Amino acid sequence: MGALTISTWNINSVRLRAPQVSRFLSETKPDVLCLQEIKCQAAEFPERVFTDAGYKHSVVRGQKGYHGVAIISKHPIEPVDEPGHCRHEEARVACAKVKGVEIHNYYVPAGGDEPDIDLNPKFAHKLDFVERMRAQFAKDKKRLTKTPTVIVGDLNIAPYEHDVWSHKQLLKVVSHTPPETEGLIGALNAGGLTDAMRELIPEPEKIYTWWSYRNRDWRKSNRGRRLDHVWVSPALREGALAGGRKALSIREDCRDWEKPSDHVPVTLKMKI
DNA sequence: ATGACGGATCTAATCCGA
Repeated sequence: MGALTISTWNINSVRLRAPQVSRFLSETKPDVLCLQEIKCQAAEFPERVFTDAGYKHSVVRGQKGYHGVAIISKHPIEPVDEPGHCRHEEARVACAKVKGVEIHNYYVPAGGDEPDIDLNPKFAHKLDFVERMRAQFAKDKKRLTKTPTVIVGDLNIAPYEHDVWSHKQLLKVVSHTPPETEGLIGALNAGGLTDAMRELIPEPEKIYTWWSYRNRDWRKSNRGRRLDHVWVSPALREGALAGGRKALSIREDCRDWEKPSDHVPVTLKMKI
């Protein structure tokens, strides 16, 4: 019986925050780190930062300026037969297989300001993306049941009441509107997946992974949202929950580091 | 919803985040 520790972090520019990533890796030592918003092309990805830290394997899906995801691993990455959705939008999904576990790293579109598909094409794109996730998970359900799979990343939706600082005040705010939250839960259920963070920390306890830069004192105002997720397939459920709550870490302290990302890293140690 | 930040890019002013 082995273990796999996986971290997910929206880093908001991997080049700018290389020192923070190095510090996190040396402190937490996950087997795998999934990054979102690397904000660079694959050719500009700071590979040395990771190889120097002992992470010699990577999958990078980048583009110029914004978005972009990467998977960094201590252990060799086996090729994955990527689900169709992974090929759909290059800088939003990266897939890898490490120690027999499939890892799908997502960066779901933010969706703009206005939660109206007729007025805001970004919101329409977001809902469409989530619907494609649902269709893909439904199609892959058998495979997800057999193959240990973890789906992580910045899903840019806080699905449950206690995933936001004020359910009532955020119902019309992009990230917590009913079409988004219902769509995301629909995708989770379509694959028979488990929301590991919520399983380990049930409602009504608040969970946040993101705090806006716009609040002068993020900790004092504490207007957070849970936008970052760790989902596991049926084949991995038992192992993902085996360590209990202490196997899950949400590093709020990283929000106070110098030049912080607005998201904090989430780490889960799983039995495999 | 509030408050008015922060990163990248055609290094200025605009797009993007959410």
